[in-house]
Amino acid sequence: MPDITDMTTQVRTTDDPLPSIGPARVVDETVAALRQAILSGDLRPGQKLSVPALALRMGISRSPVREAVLALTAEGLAVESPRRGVVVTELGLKETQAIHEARGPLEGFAARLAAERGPADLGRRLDGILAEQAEAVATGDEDGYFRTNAAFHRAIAAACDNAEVHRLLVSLEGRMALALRQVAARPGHRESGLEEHRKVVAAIKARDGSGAETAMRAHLAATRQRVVIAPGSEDQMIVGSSSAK
Amino acid sequence: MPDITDMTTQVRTTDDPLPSIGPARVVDETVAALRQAILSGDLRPGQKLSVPALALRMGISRSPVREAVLALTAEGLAVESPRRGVVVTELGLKETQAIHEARGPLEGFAARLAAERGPADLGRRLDGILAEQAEAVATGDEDGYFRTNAAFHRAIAAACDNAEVHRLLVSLEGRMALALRQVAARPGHRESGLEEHRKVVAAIKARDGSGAETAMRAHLAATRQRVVIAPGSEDQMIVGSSSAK
DNA sequence: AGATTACATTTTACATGTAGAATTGCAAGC
DNA sequence: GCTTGCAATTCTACATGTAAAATGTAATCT
Repeated sequence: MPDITDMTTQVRTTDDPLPSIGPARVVDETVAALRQAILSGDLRPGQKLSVPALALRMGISRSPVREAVLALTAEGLAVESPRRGVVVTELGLKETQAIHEARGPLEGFAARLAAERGPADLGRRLDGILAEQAEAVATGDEDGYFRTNAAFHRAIAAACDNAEVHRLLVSLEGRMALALRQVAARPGHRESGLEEHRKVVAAIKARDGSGAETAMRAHLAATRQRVVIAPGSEDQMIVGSSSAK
Repeated sequence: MPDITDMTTQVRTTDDPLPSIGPARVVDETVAALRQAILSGDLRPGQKLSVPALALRMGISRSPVREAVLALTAEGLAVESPRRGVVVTELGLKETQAIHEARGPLEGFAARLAAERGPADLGRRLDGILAEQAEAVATGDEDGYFRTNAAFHRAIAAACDNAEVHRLLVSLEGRMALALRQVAARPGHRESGLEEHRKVVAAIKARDGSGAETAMRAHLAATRQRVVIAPGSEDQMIVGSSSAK
């Protein structure tokens, strides 16, 4: 648990609102815990998020749980039906495809911007991430691949120097991660993914905006293709009831 | 350990979850009221959203207000600082630019998809919207222009047959509207906007995906340009304190 | 048996209570 | 005059109460 550090009563010459130290809020920890539970599959798609039940299990009151559940809903990791409650988001094949399709132009654009106006050390940082990823791929560390993959895309999103693009990509992260769980097992996908990541980095290092955009879109399109034929995911797929309007 | 599991054992001739009638929830009405207040300028950027104060003023308890304020925060219309409270989002010039820049690839893509696989009656509907917009432009109806502009972009976002792109654009709507308030007064902007809208519709009707994307991106780029030299907006601009990192 | 209805339980949605942090107002000091 | 210190106040964050709605379950009727 985080220790409530000293409230530095320093005088602060700048009128900066505040350094704003540690969260220490129960809500934040609850959001983190629930997000983790959803992304790890601990809470399965379609499962109900009962506020009283969760509060009881976590030993806290209903208020922060309610707020956390709503936050997850805003993140797209859960869906609310008024008077019905909230359930973990179920992503069908169509939705998973849509997510990857949406990522294309957005993240392609981010890659372009990162290449054109990203910080000088971006290439080096991406290299570091990919080195870690290569390690994960070599040892078959599925979880490590996930983490480095997220770090890779996050680094580019953060480096594009456009807060709005960054915002949008962050708001996609959760659903992307949820969608990715369905292709994780595909043999060779990690190797291919790493290879595609390398092409993106090469273009970024060369400050080639168009090339970076193209490489990123190719990577996402390929990922989407790998989703289509993902094997053994029938049981993970939702039943798709009442989908088509 | 909650055994909350499958609830699909229901037979229900119609597998529709529920017609789900009227909202009637105080939260929803509060969200709508606050959103309206923010977008209409009733609540100004930077203004604090005090939960007790709002609850008192609206004659309801703090719970729904708290939830509503958090919902607005998730929408990007307000920002929260832990233990500090929530204030209405302030959009500086840089952020406004970033929003328009981000819209480019996303909405351009949506226009492409709408042209390629949108419903048959889309062209007709867009014509209807633009007819209304032409009326608004002719009569100098600022508010009417706003409404039809939103309707135009919303129609394309909805027609692209990609729920995720739609989601992202919806999540941008509020901030877009906030940003647009800063260029509204620019002379000629409505006429130009309408003209650009027409080009997008022409491409969509011709089922020309590339053309639609190009036209939409051109429209958004032009809008962004109009923001840059927007006159008389200095007093609307934020003070920009502690912005640059 | 199968469908239906009545009852028990759970849960949502809103209301209210409260400790402690943050902000504000104001007066004393440099 | 402008800061500085402190009290008073306000607000956030979490906890808890509760009516009405939704859900689950058992009893009842056809």
